[in-house]
Amino acid sequence: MTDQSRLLAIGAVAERTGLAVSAIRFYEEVGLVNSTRADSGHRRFHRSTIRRLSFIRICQQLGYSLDDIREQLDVLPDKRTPNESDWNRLSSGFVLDLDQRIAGLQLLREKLDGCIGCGCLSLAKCELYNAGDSAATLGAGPRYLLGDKMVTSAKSTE
Amino acid sequence: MTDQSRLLAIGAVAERTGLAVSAIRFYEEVGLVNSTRADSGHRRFHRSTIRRLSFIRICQQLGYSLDDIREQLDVLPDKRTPNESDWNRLSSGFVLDLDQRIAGLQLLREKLDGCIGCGCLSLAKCELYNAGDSAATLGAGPRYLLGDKMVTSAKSTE
DNA sequence: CCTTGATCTCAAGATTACTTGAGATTGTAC
DNA sequence: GTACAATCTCAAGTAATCTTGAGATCAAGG
Repeated sequence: MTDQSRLLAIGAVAERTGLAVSAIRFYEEVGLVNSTRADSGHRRFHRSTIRRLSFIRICQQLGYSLDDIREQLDVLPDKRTPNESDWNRLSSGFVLDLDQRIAGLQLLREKLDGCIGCGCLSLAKCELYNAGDSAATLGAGPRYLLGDKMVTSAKSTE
Repeated sequence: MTDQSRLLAIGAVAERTGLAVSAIRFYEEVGLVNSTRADSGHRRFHRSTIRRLSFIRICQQLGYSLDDIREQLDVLPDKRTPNESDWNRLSSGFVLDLDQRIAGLQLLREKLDGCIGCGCLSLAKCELYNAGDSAATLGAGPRYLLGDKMVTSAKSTE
């Protein structure tokens, strides 16, 4: 067994990740992280959970839903502690996605610049509108953002 | 008065913007657009509403909340139809904001690349985490995204 | 031992952004 | 003039992401 004394209480995890205790409980409930229990019934988290939660926070700031993130995290091994190459596999997909986003924003910026230059008044018909047109509505609730889904590193371009 | 026959019914606006009729009603309710009424009680929208709604859609895809967007749109004149330079003022702030986002993503990308290279295992303490750390929680509900607020073109850097 | 803080569970509330449904009215094409 | 589509209002529902509250238990210091 792993050294028990190195396991963390939920408050410690909250402090190290900057998340609220309630948020961490919620993330466990929806299966984004897991914990063991002490005899008292208190949750005990493995230290690698901090890394996992940090990843979640970054992804969220990029606009991914928790479902998207869970999908990504599912490539990490369940039984053993994720190692360097596990995390690197995740990160590569991440970089691909970032590149797409950057390219998308740059395109939008150019279009917008063009629009300012030409002063066109029919935004609805101009290129700018069409540039942002692809990622339309995806059901109810808060809308998704730039780009619909995260790029999975394993998936080829088809 | 402006030519009445050029006013649009809500269905026509929906068709031209790709928004649902219910969404347009909702946007009116929360003060993002406004309409006059025909004798029948049916809404009539000015054609410039299409442009306004297009702007809203683009902003949403960039992750702005409707509150953010309303704030931005408030710089447009209420009484007269927004003209070229009105829209250009809006667009300039937009471009500034896009530039910030692009820079932020590029920074994140570099950090991430560095992380892959160094294979560091303490994500919570590494630069990557701190890079995405600024835009933390802002109350309840769905989280905000890259960058907290839209850049207003009028506002100077202070 | 006693107090104080951390933790537990479970239910309910909050926020954003809409959609859906019911029941009524209007507009239009044949 | 009679369908049938479009529109109206108003209330309620949905989805994602958490937070808050109540009431109980656990842990650690004095």
